[in-house]
Amino acid sequence: MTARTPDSARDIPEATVARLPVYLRALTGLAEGGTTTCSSEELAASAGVNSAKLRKDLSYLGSYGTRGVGYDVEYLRYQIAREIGVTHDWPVVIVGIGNLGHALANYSGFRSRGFRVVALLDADPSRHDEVVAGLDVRSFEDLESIVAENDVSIGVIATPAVAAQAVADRMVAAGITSILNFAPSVLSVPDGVDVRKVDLSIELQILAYHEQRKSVAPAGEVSAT
Amino acid sequence: MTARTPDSARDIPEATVARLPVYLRALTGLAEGGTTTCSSEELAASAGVNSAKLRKDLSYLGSYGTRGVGYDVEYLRYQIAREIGVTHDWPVVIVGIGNLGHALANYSGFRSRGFRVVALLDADPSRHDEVVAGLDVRSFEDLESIVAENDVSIGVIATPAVAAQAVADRMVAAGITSILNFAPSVLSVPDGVDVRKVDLSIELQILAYHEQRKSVAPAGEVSAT
DNA sequence: AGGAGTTTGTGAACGGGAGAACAAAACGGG
DNA sequence: CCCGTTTTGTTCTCCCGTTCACAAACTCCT
Ligand SMILES: NC(=O)c1ccc[n+]([C@@H]2O[C@H](COP(=O)([O-])OP(=O)(O)OC[C@H]3O[C@@H](n4cnc5c(N)ncnc54)[C@H](O)[C@@H]3O)[C@@H](O)[C@H]2O)c1
Ligand SMILES: NC(=O)c1ccc[n+]([C@@H]2O[C@H](COP(=O)([O-])OP(=O)(O)OC[C@H]3O[C@@H](n4cnc5c(N)ncnc54)[C@H](O)[C@@H]3O)[C@@H](O)[C@H]2O)c1
Repeated sequence: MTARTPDSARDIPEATVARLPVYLRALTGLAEGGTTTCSSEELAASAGVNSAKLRKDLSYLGSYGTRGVGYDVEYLRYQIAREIGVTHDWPVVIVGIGNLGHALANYSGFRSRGFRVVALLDADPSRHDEVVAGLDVRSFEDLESIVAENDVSIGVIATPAVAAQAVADRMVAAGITSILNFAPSVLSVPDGVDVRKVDLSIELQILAYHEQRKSVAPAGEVSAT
Repeated sequence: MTARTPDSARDIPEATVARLPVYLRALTGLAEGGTTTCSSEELAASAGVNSAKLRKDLSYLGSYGTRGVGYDVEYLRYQIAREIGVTHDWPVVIVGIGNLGHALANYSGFRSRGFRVVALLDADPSRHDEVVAGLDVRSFEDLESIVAENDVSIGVIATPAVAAQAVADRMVAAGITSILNFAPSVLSVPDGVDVRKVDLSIELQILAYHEQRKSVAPAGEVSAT
């Protein structure tokens, strides 16, 4: 009874948070296909997960389904979007407009999924002439003013690894509290700042590990040495 | 029953496998800095993990440290590389040479971390003239022969989401058994084929979720300071 | 040579997440 | 109005991963 939790303060398990965006995408796909209602089984199939897991995940948000019927696609989609916080766009700055930065800047998926790139920054003056995806590449020195003016809280780092920590420090000082890091380096940031990393090499190395095992131990048994 | 586990087939927990590449990178950094020996504490700090976790992870590989001393950087580096399977390069093909594909093709971190891009493929004939990072962009039709000739087992998908499943099917048919997917779509593949996905939007949405809570949640918690 | 000081490797406790299974709720048909 | 069918929401159990804590093993200094 005292356990009456205010709607906004339920805490959702991290593993569930990581899957909500997948459900959101699956629902968008269903909606575009004309589906207006779906069962947990169908949605789970679209999202590539177990249906029991899906239902449990959704139960953390509340009771948005109807027993015997299923979920209203549009309604559930909105509820998840609201829970994640992507009912309105988040302003984002990208720092490091090299190979990867260009690709990110040109990525249309940003806009359609709750984010809006407000600035592209690079330390190299020779890049400042360029216009990428309709935005000027600006000096890294402008970081603070851009963050302040646009109320930016999310930053993306696409610089070489050696520069990543310095860029992160500067972002944090400017008021950014969430960082997505593409550089292969470990960032240290104060409490209250979230960092997530995307590391291509690590993903490939994990695949390599399993690949190596496939050829060594397909089914049969083995020989040491 | 068949529970006989050969020495060489120790199975390493998935969570540990995912961290080995991080340790490898940290060790490379230490070696470049001239360090020849390090303690679990130092290495853990470089890799951004808890030292107990590091020691437990390494214990799955064997006993490569010396009590009272620590680990020989070069020796441990080699042992981890061997375990992951990156003592020799793995050939890789990239399919979909658009914004992202270009960045990947130009990424030098591939080569230095155990991978070699052997071919760039795209379905769009107008791309076939192009040379990216010293490689011709070739027709997707050449997939089978390239995979066969170079003994490729790892493929990277950087096509639009709608094409991803078809590309994956074709890769699997050609003999590829590990796929790294950048397209935001759920791939279904036969048993024995590994798929890992890298999804930028999901990472940002996870950040957005926590970001939203930061601004809403300070109530009910011991705040102050 | 022996003892003090380090640091590894691991056993054990703990917490969180995955999946199976089921009771409660809604619908429809007669 | 009642009963069978469908599908959700939740409970329970098991497993994996994290962390603590400590004995074993090695070095170095006296
Ligand atoms: N290219 C890829 O496909 C790829 C894949 C995975 C990871 N990465 C990583 O992403 C990062 C960027 O890769 P890239 O290929 O785009 O490199 P790049 O060299 O092409 O681009 C880096 C850009 O960062 C800018 N920069 C350097 N220092 C800066 C600073 N202090 N402040 C602001 N900008 C600065 C440079 O001027 C350059 O434009 C690297 O860390 C790389 O390891 C790249
Ligand atoms: N650009 C980014 O930063 C970014 C970030 C995250 C995810 N992604 C995802 O990566 C994928 C590629 O993004 P992009 O920006 O490079 O798109 P893009 O449109 O620039 O490039 C896609 C390329 O794939 C080729 N292609 C299409 N169908 C093909 C097929 N059946 N076989 C072979 N090639 C085919 C196209 O000719 C094109 O060259 C998309 O799924 C996108 O959602 C991109």
